[in-house]
Amino acid sequence: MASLSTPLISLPRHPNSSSPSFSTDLRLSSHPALSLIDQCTSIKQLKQVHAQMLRTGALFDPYSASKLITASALSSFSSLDYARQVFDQIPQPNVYTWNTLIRAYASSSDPAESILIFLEMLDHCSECPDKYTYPFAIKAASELRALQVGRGFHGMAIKASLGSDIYILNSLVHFYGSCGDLDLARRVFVKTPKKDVVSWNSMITVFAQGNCPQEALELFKEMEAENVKPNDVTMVSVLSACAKKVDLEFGRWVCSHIQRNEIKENLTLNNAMLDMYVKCGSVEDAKRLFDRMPEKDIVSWTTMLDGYAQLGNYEEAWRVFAAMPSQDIAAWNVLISSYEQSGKPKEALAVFNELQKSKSPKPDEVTLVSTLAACAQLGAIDLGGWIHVYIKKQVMKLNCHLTTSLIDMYAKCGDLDKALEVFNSVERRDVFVWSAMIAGLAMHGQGRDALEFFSKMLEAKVKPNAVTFTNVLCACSHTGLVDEGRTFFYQMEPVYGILPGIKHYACMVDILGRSGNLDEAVELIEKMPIPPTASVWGALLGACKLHGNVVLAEKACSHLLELDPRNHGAYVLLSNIYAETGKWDEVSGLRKHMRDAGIKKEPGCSSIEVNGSVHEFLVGDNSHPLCKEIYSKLDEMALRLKSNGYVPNKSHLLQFVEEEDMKDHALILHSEKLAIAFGLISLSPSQPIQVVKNLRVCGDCHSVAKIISKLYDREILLRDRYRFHHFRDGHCSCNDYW
DNA sequence: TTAGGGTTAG
Repeated sequence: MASLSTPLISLPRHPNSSSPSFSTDLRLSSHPALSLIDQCTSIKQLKQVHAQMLRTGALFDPYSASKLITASALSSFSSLDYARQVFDQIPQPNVYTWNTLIRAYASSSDPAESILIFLEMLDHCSECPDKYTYPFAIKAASELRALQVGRGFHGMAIKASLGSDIYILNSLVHFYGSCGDLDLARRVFVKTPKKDVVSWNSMITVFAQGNCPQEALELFKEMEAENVKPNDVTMVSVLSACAKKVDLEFGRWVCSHIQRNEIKENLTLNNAMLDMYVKCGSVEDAKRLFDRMPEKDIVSWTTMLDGYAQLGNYEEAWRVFAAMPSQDIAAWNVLISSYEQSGKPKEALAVFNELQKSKSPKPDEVTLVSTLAACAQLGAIDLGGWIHVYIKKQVMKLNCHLTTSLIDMYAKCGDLDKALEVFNSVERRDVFVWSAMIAGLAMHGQGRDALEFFSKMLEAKVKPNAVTFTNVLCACSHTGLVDEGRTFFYQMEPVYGILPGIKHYACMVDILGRSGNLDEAVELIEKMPIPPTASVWGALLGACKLHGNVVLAEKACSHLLELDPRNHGAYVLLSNIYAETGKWDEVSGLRKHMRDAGIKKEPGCSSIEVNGSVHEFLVGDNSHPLCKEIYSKLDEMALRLKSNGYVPNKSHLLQFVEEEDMKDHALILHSEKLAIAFGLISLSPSQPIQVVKNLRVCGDCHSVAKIISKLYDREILLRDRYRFHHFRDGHCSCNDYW
């Protein structure tokens, strides 16, 4: 670094360019320094010019000082810390100088600093913020989604008679939109006197990104009607709206419109077109475009990869992955998240392992969110916990996404205390964090606590959304809180402004049906303003099974099968109701129908994680390497159960069994029992046995697990399709209400 | 010498 005592600056020539020689004596005047600033290609060169300017007193000249600030803050080799140091050496910065610093921080990773500098400017600058200052400051507020701060700037701009400056107004449209206040954004837009193309683009973008793609497209048509010529930026947002609306037809029209109107295609626009095709499900269109694109970047490749992965064409997806010039973390994330979201959590974890082995790139928060979701699906708490430690070791900030995923993972893996610990450890809790915690408590049968958290959430002024209410109603359903459930359900729209959706109706039918209020449940279904779906009839059918109501069950089942003719769960439930009530002709009739139609019961499958690896068991499974030991443990269990006076519940035995010859052993061979037996032989007595089952736990297995927990003095945690059962000392946390 | 709007993974 140049020191102030260096008498003459002499820099080496840049090897590959004709960069200027710095062997000029800068003491002669400030002008050569200024022209040299423009030619600097590194921070080192800039520092030398800076040193010289300090010596010549050039920083007293506001124009020269500004040039230096611009180069330090905004050039390709800029460093904000350095820019700030330079700034502090300028005796009297003018508005331009302040603006430059505010601008640089506004688009940096630390936009809050931009706002602090704005406030400093008010105190220390003799001039007021001008028409250039506000767009930068408003941009910083947008980045921070700081609604109140931005509103403050808006008010100040009006007071400074800058209220109709088009640059400021356009920034404000963008700002209100990014804070989620589409209404205010629109109001500013409407009041903008002479809208230019940027005004329209800003408003279209706000709609496209604010989940109002239809409004975005309508505004685009309005823009055309007003004879404002759209440009490439307009088309990017319009394409993004088409993608969100999944409107391939309009998307294709937009692409041809781009060509007809000779809007210059650039990389960003091509990528937006690619994205639209992929989101609208036409990977063929995407491929055709991709092949003719003159320039491709990592976004183009990742979008193609995503296109194949979303369609489940993993062969092609992996081919794209291998062909990409480099695999950045986004590419890995596409694979992990598409596996996770299409119900292939094991494949998701395998990709995560590959990523770990490859050493680079490093997982980012998106990777961890998807991987945690895969762990949650599998109940793989060892890996999930490892990721938690990894986050701490990397000193990654727990943002709300990660917090939500951790809470969800711990809750779904059975460790509610850990989930609560994560919840309590964070300062910021958005609606997703609260909702995940409420869901966690609900699935563990702690309905009253869940409702208490809901109250605390309201106290914390966090607005509940539709998901929150699904979880709250779920809590009521699992704990049998019928009156509370009814109250929340009927408060949703009038008090919280959330229209009950299909999931809320299904939950409510479940609450009412499960508690025996079958008539009220039917009445609710009949009064639904939206057509009931299979899940609503399924909830009613489940309630009928619980209360042995054959007539209503048949009605619910026929509605269900009308909507979803291949719903094996419906057949199994009805068949079991018939079996319990001794209607054997109906049972065999149903089974024949299933056989003829080729509908198979989803096989029960239980998994258990031991020492970080997941073991899976099907009914009567004998494929496990420790099969012999598992079966001798099962025999021992059966003996001990028998000597304790346990009699298997015959009605479960008579229920739906896929293979006839398995009937005799079916009960003792249920997958959850195999998994428990394996847990007993492979885990130490202090470790809880944690089993995840893909279907609802069978009644006999539920009773057996209770007794085993007492006989063997073991804690058993069983997660079924709907909730958790904690077995301890002969009792279950669900209090047999499930 | 300064300004506003755009594409990828949850």
